[in-house]
Amino acid sequence: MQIPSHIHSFIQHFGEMGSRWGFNRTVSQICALLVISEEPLNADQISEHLSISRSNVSMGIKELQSWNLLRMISIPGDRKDYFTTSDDIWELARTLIEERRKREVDPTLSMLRGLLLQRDDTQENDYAINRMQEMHDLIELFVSWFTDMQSLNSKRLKKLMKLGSGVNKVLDMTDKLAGKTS
Amino acid sequence: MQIPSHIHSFIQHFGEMGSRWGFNRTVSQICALLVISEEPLNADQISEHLSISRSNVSMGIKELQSWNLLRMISIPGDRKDYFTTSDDIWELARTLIEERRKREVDPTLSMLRGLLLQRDDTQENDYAINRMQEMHDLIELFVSWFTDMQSLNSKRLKKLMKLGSGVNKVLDMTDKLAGKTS
DNA sequence: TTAAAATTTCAGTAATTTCTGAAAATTGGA
DNA sequence: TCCAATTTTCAGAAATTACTGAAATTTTAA
Repeated sequence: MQIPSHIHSFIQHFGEMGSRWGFNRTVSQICALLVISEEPLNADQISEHLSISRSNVSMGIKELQSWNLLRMISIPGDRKDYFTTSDDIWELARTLIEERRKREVDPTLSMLRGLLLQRDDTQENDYAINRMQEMHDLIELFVSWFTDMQSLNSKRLKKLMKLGSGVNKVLDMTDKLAGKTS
Repeated sequence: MQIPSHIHSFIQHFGEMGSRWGFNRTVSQICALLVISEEPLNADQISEHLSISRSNVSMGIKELQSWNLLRMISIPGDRKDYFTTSDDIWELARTLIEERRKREVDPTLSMLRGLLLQRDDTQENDYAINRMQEMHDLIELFVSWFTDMQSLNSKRLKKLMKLGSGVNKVLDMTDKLAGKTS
């Protein structure tokens, strides 16, 4: 199977960036390959395309499944499992952000909540405790906002993002209408 | 120097999470320590607090500086350098997001742009190329939106995030006012 | 129920990343 | 300028993470 050079570069880049995104090289490459493949691929095909062992593909698929990034497909008359990703890039992005939140943010929020609950009276004006409270509140705000945004459909979200800081003007407007409800 | 248990847990947690945030353990711990220390610390103090070698502290500081996360402070009559982070958690979060964008997103945007520019006529209806174009457009939208948000001050941003998907209603309103300018 | 096909697991190895101590380089006061 | 204090660099060691092949397990068609 011939791999066009642009596809090769694309997969190569994912391999190099993978570690910055919380994946290892082969997991990122498997993901990249499935994203730009029109047809679903089976494990042997992935193994061959990327020149990695069959068992490594197996582990990579398991990892990507734990990120909810794969669709498994059965082809009638073929016992092999075929894999692909969502063909909606926005859906992929949402999933990625949501899973990264679970892994990178939620544990820290819990930790902070726990430490803040344990606090005793002698710590009321403790600088460190105040810092933790600020951090907790900021992260909680981020998380609830992201969750809220997840509820919008792709079209709406796209519109909102295109508006960008133009939203600022809208806030001014609502302020005036409401008569500074702050 | 006695370290209260809540501070110890906090630093410990950062150490464990560090690798998910693109840092190594000690870099994350140095950052955590400086965030919850009221007074700036010098390299020897950091080394002692975290039980890591002086040279490791040096490398960690260099790394954090490359992330624009540190302030260096001179204390008159003391030749040592003292370090601290911004005391504004929002500023820290902005910096972190901006630097992660530079490292995790910008290179991919460039790569995609490059591949798409090279495309020739035979690839017009290439599935992979279309996928790359979609991905490019999505990332570009994200990046320009983030950049736009960075221009808002913390207070405004906080307000906007609290509004959350309530913004949706505002969009409906502006739609009506503008007479569907889509 | 059987057995071939397909997948997963896992122990050992390979590769990568992180950390240290020693040495080199830099800094700043006298 | 000198020199002691401080910081940085870097080669090698330690620790961690990723990968492979062989064996075990699971699946499914007959």
